Amino acid sequence: MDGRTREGDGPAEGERGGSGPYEAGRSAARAAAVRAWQGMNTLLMERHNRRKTVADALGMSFSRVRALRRLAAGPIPLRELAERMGSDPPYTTVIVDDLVRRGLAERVANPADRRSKLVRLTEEGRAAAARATDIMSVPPDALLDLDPEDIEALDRIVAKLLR
Amino acid sequence: MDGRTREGDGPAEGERGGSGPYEAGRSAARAAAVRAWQGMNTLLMERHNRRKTVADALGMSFSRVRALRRLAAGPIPLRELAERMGSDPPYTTVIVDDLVRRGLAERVANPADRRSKLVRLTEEGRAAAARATDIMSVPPDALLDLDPEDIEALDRIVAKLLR
DNA sequence: TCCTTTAGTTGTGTCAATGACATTATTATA
DNA sequence: TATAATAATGTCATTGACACAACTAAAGGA
Repeated sequence: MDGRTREGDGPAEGERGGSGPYEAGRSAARAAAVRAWQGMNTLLMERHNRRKTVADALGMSFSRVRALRRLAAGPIPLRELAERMGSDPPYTTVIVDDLVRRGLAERVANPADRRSKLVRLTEEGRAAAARATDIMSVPPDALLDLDPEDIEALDRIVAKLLR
Repeated sequence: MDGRTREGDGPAEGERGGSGPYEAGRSAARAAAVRAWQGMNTLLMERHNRRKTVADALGMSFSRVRALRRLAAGPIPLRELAERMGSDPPYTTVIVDDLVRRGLAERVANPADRRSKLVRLTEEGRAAAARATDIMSVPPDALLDLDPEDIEALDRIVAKLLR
């Protein structure tokens, strides 16, 4: 908490309705934040949703693509893959089965625990994951056409948001 | 790949390896654009994907929520709703049926074309759409915690991207 | 050793969504 | 007017996403 919260907690001295310059600034910032957030949603979810594009390009459903990209970082037990993807183990088994059938992944023994198996991408699997990332990483034209300063600013702010 | 690619592939006349200050600036901007785009995707698709939240809150699948929000702008023929949502007419019928069953929408005659029907939200439908928008509009804490200048910048840039 | 826990799999079922196709009402057109 | 096109709907098969129960094999503790 920062100390300023104190002043903002209620209507300050002599304020009608608690909307002094500070409050006004805060709510303006909040409004801008909401607008920006809605805008990003529109942009990413409606205008440039790449799910279908990647899925079509790789000839597999998007859940497989997600798994591929997770696994690109390195082999992990199926259990962990399930957790990271937010799906349950049985469904994760289905996904991994599919990837194995396609020759994109393989199950290897986990020396640390013989109950579990590590899911590891094959060479082709890594290539497919890279292809997926390539497709999804292409920014929309509107973004590429921004002034360099705007692009830098966006890059910087987004990095902050991800921290 | 052979080593000559360097000389042969780039822009021709007067370029030494195609990487003058201008080119360098462009590619730096492009790299930043890709980074920003990837970051926004991570942020919106993985960390703060509100689909499940809204769907749970409204007790309906996300496709219904999308339809609700589309219809909030005003009554449109089912055909148009289908196009805007990228689904086919039969499935759109199913969705509208569902909304009607819930008392959130109704089909009214289209004076312009008696073959078609306008899908219009009821008062409750409008309320539900508003609720959905409210939920989805709440920015993540990281965004609210940004400096006001960053928020303003983000808002401005996103607005540009949407133009 | 017995008992409990955990990782993975199999089996089953539900819901969401698409595509093919037929039907009916209503327009638009030759 | 006969005919073609269109809007909405209904039917059916299929695919994908995903959850839950039950089961097997392997750890690991008492």
